[in-house]
Amino acid sequence: MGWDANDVALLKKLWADGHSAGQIANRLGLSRNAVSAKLKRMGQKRGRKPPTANPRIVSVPKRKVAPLVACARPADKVVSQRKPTATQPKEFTKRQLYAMLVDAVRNTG
DNA sequence: CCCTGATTCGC
DNA sequence: GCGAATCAGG
Repeated sequence: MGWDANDVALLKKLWADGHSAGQIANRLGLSRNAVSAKLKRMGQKRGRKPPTANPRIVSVPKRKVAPLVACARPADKVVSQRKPTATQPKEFTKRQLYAMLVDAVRNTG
């Protein structure tokens, strides 16, 4: 899972657009946790609540671990999720990026 | 009960 | 740095 420039751009776009982390996460195919964590990492946030300095003593009592082995998962085909059109230059201008962004937002149905 | 974002923790 | 788990509020 690598956050490409367009992923981050779309994330920021939708976020700035007023979309919820869950909506963006759903669109990107991630969990809202990933989106929230990413946003936090970026330094962008909608300050929902101040750092109440939670003691957070949770020491993961039982996080349950998977036996990993004996559970082989066949690799499914991974079609192009994003970047359906490779006819574009290797670099996007702000205009092009914004265009694809707004297009994605408009087709958010 | 559903949702939201924020933070911490393991990898 | 990434994602899941978890907490905290509405």
